[in-house]
Amino acid sequence: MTVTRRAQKQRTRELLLDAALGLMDAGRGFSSLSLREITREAGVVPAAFYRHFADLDELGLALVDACGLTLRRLLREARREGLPPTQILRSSVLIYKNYVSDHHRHFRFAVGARGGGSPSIRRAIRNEETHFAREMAQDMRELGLMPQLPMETLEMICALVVTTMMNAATDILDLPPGQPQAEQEMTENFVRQLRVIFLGARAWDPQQEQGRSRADR
Amino acid sequence: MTVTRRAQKQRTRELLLDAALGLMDAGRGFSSLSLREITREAGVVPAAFYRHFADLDELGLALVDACGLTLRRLLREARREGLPPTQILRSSVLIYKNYVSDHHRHFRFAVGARGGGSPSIRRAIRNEETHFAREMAQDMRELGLMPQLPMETLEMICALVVTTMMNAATDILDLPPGQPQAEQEMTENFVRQLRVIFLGARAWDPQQEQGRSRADR
DNA sequence: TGTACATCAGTGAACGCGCGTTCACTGATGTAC
DNA sequence: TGTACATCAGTGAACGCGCGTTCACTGATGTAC
Repeated sequence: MTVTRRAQKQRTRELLLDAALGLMDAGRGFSSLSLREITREAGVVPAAFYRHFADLDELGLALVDACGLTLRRLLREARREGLPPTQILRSSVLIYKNYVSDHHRHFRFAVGARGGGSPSIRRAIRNEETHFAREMAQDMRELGLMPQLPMETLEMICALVVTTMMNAATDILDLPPGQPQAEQEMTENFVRQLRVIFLGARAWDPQQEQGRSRADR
Repeated sequence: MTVTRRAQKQRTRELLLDAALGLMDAGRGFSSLSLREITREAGVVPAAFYRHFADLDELGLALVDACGLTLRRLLREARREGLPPTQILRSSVLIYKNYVSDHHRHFRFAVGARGGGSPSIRRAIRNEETHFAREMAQDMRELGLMPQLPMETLEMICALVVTTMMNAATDILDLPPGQPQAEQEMTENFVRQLRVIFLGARAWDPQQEQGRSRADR
């Protein structure tokens, strides 16, 4: 059986990744975790760590990969469901809220590492965000939304949407439980911010490239 | 002389704060700094730390205060200068870019702590951002910009602007030096994102509260 | 102004602890024949 | 299928190190008279 040993190794690897995510549940940042803590949480001896990663940074990059996958799955689900044309913003926001709660560990890590992590991890997360924004722009194009905008502009706008989403993710994760009013307020604010962005996108004049003087080109 | 001893204490306190900021110059997050490292960098014995702060968290909160001050000074300068009515976005962005570079340590800390820090520090930074957004809305009101919008909506929009600014700060800080093309691109993107937001703000209809069905209220 | 005492910012040594990394090892899984 | 050997994921002990915190101290600054 060629598969069993590999499978066991893969299982331990995932125990390590899960242990790291679990330790961050309490609100601690990835960069404050120690190798020994993680192996202890994973139920494995410290030296075993090195069978899987050269150092903590490498484990962090593996977590970034997992988060990227989670993000892409979000888009795929949205694509499959096909949102109602009315109330599209509000229902997207509700879906997103659930998705963030369901994958709170990935979002907690991503939001934290995006500002605080080591430079290489930070770069990797930002990379995932860029890909996500690009894919979102592609989807919108295919759905025939904002057809008047050139692809480049659409990507710029989606990047803005992604920033707003990641910011909202922090708000969602930090929501005190059992306070439906605060939750309602946060949701409403998020919906309105997205509405401002899409109103702006609709008003954008692709011919004029507003405010840019001729001398600029 | 009542002043001298106090002044000396204040000086050491600032040495500690500066040491912490300096150690983050290399891109490390605040939560990975150690007390001993900081006192070493400040040229003081570890035990001396306790004359100024109970623990690292307290020092972090002092840094948040300093960052809040830096943010408020930015608004004050913008207010004083009185931006040109044409190209107002572009020139604001250029001023902001310089300001972030000039205060890169404060912005590096703020951007990092906003996602990664301990919960209390994170909350404090977000608090500063909220105040900043509120003050910005107040300023816009006084300048007669977007007079059709209710104050609450203006604050929501300014919060979106602040998020976008903090995000851009990361980009500004991570810019590889000596690459004027990448810098130009980043600036252009930032200007366009703000333009989308303000186009959206202008298009916002305060009467209708768009997309909200009657049943929602 | 001069003197005697109080305050307290910063010192230096010590402590026990968890850290990252190394190493030779064990024993179950996998391979060759 | 059965046997003999190879692989290698995980073990357990050991190392030297920097950590946070404590403590009694020193000596310059500050205060009372």
